[in-house]
Amino acid sequence: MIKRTKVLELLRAEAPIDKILLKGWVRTKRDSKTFSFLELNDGSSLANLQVIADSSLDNYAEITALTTGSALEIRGSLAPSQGKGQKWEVLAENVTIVSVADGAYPLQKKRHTDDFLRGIAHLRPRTNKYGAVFRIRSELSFAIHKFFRDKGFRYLHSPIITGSDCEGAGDMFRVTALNPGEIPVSGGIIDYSQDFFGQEASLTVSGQLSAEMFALALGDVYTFGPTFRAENSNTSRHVAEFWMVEPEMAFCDLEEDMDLAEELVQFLVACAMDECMEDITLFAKFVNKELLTVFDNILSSPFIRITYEEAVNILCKSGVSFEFKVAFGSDLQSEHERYLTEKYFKKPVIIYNYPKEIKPFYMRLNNDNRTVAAMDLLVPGIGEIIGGSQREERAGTLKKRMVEMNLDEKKYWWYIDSRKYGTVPHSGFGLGFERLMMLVTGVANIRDVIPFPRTPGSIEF
RNA sequence: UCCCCAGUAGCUCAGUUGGCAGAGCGGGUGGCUGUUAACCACCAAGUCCGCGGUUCGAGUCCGUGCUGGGGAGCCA
Repeated sequence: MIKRTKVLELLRAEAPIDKILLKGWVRTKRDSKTFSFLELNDGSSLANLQVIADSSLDNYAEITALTTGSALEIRGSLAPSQGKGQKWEVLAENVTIVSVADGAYPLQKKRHTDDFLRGIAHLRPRTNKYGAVFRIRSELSFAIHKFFRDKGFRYLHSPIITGSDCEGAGDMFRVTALNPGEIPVSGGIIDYSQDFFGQEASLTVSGQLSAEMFALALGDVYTFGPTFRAENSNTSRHVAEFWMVEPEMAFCDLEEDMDLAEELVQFLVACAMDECMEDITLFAKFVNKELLTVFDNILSSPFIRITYEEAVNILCKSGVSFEFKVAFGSDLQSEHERYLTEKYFKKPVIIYNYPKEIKPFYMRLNNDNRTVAAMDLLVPGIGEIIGGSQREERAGTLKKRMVEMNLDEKKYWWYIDSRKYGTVPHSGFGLGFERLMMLVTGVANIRDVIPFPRTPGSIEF
């Protein structure tokens, strides 16, 4: 019995092969009286493999009736192609029809809109573009683990269900085992003591607080998993369920944090070029013609690093009339970030030392007493891709900040506890994995780089 | 959530001043060719997003709802 060979391997063959077994789906077919050309794809590569089915095959009538999307098993040989356009082709000795796709198969031999494909998200990975997206997504996932593992980081599985009612950002999805028809209410308030956990629970918006606890034990850790935001945001950069990479490092200050963020992004871009160049070429050709220039821009030189105050000064002196006014103390708006990354520097920019008022309680207060050791990495075209900070490791300052921001100390007893027993400077950041995917593929809508996107009003698949 | 735009055949789209519903691709049938998103001929295919209105007459104009997209806010 012959072992199945994948298209990718056959396309890379260096010599003809006598006996092969190939399994895959028909992407397109061109046939005649004497023979039929079948383009077979099995997902292993962007390119198809051309199969020649001769009319002498006993099921030739059925072969010419095959539709796009039909599944086949081909037995035959790999031979140099007589035609132009490909090195190898398969001469079929036997074509077994595994199944015939219905004529209504919606994927055609032409370009479809992303909008239409989103409506058939269960079929879109069968297209060239989405096949490429999800091959790259897989490669980059492994690359993230490789990057951290090679640096001695430990991979942490932070919990998905959390009892912390304020992990930092965004509205949360509630998790309950209560029956919607019979929710216990006492005094007009839902009695969560009768719920599964005996208190309110939610889906996590960040693994950071857990990661901090483990960084203070294992040294350098990272999480890489799904996070959830119940924000009603309808943009091309937001989804309700997305994947985040969150390294957290003990004995690490903001500058080292920025170094790691920059190194990680550069590593992942380089990795995409090394491992997925065939797929990247498709994006550079059809999705974003500037893609390779963008890569070069990321890899060729260090990122720009400026303080928030410097950013504000540049914006004020720009002479551009922004819709939102720029002043120290107000958060930078999309238009401001765009100006800095796309017009002024034309490069990735890290902005750090933000005013304390616009950042969460856990960021370390700087000596000026008015800024915190926060940093955001902004890239042209996408905006914020990473947000991070050095954490407040001083118990006293941390408590003071929590009071300022009206947070209940009691609920964070374990977090504050970590500052009592051998506290050390530590830092970390969060990288939005889908935003990285947008950067690497040039795909403009976040819904098109995640298998089944969850957005307000949409959970069909 | 706010602002703007769009919705016509399975898909991508055209449809003039309000006057017979169209093309290419896909599907079916036949032909032809070492073909490359093959090619040629013929055939089938429509709740013009839903509801209401104006009009002799609405795909077209008005109102409203739904869905999608772009931008904003929030953020990753």
